[in-house]
Amino acid sequence: MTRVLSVATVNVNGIRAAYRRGMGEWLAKREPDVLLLQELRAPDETVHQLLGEGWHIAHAASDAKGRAGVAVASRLPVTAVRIGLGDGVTDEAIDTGRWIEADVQLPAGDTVTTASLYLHSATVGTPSLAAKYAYLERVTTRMGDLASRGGFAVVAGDVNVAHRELDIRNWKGNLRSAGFLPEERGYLDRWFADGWVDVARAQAGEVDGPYTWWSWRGKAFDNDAGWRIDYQIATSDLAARAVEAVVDRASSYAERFSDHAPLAVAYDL
Amino acid sequence: MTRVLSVATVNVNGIRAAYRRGMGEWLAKREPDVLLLQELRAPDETVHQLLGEGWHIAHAASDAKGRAGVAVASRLPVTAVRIGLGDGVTDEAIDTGRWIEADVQLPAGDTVTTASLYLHSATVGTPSLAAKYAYLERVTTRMGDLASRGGFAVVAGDVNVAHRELDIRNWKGNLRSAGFLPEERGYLDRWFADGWVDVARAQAGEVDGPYTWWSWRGKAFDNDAGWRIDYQIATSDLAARAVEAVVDRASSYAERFSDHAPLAVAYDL
DNA sequence: CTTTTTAAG
DNA sequence: CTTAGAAAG
Repeated sequence: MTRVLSVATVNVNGIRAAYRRGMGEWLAKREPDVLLLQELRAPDETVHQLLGEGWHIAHAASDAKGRAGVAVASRLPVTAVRIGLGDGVTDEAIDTGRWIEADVQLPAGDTVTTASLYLHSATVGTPSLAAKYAYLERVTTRMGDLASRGGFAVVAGDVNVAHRELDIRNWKGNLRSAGFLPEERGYLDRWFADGWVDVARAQAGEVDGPYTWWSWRGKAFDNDAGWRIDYQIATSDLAARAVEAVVDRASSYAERFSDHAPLAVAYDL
Repeated sequence: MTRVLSVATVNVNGIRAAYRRGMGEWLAKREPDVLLLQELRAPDETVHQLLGEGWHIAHAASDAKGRAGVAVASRLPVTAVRIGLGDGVTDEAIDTGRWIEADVQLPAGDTVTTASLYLHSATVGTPSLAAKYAYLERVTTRMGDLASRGGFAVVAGDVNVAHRELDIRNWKGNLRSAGFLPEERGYLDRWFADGWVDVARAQAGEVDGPYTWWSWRGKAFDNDAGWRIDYQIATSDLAARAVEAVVDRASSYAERFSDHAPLAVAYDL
């Protein structure tokens, strides 16, 4: 880095499959300083092997093999790693591999606290929705703690909630779908009311999208029938330094390495 | 057919995957009159869809979804179909989809009874070996009945036993492996002592192979480290009419549509 | 090392 | 429609 910190987040939907499909080429082109990953669905050794040399890797796999998993990979030194929300809750298998923090040290000496978050997917009418709300509550608590410390922090990843009508193509058809329920969206309202900033939205302005997830099914991708459910949510201090936010949408269905697209933000630090 | 009846047998190891990998091209080239299939691992509708028009299909799926399954597909009329060994034994899921008979009517009026057999794979030290022996015993009984009727009959398929040292490349290393145990090989001895004929061996003479199965692993195929475990076992009347037996070994690992190769026999009737 | 099924997404 | 694990081969 010069004085621009490039932070990219992406739900890889299985890092093994992602590499088979060309994630390595994307990474070589994007060259982020810090890479926040979700849903790696792989053991620690595999993650290290695939990413290769030159990264400081903090990885939290799920207790359920082949599920979830989050990581922070940094080209810059990492001074601390915290796995889980640190709230003393005894996590079920369904709640592991969903939150990891890494404190990244900038050349000038400042620290940026980065968190990779993979919030539950859920289905209305199943217990998964209650688990999602419970985790949203716990994340909200942790974000309150992080915000109160002041300074530079960014929580990035797959929240599995589209915040506003702008953030989902078919919002009318999904008013009763998990991922766009009023109660879910309310959590994001709280975060942003608390001073956290939705960096991609701030950069893009009041426009539709840019979406970050499209179902593999049918023509969802080709029709851009997507959802913006992946975020970089920064403290106001850090968000003030954002100079660009880009969704690396693949040029075709076949070029995708995941059902999610990466969101890369440049921070002028 | 003219007066030559072409009978081909092949363990397809999943007929859906086999078609993806080019089974249709093999079939169009081989053009058998009667096709005996094993390990179709698919529901009846799928089997009919994949084989297409022009076949009389007798299919016995396994009670265990996605396992085993045998079929006879005939271009000639089929006058009777019998599923299972007909011995009144209440088959377990592990013993279904392993034996089907179809009586094929020749243009001149003669009947050839064809049976497609998929014998259990087994592992020494597990209950699967006992199940294999039990089924070998029951098959032996049914073959005795078929032989006593006289006339033309052929039992073809994957016996999962190599008969003699000629029939397995690394026979020394497999003397204690399921598939080459003395007790298993003894059943084949009994069949051939009873008048049944190993047609491919009779045609090939006392040579190594030709093998019909190679593990997907390592370089087993490229090194021809195979096993001859697929047979056409004919009554002496029918075996006397055999004029050619060919194993359609693929030209490369990538060209295979199954881990087994087809065995095609031409009978002059 | 491959096949299908399963649960999850 | 895809991912990874499971059980079987």
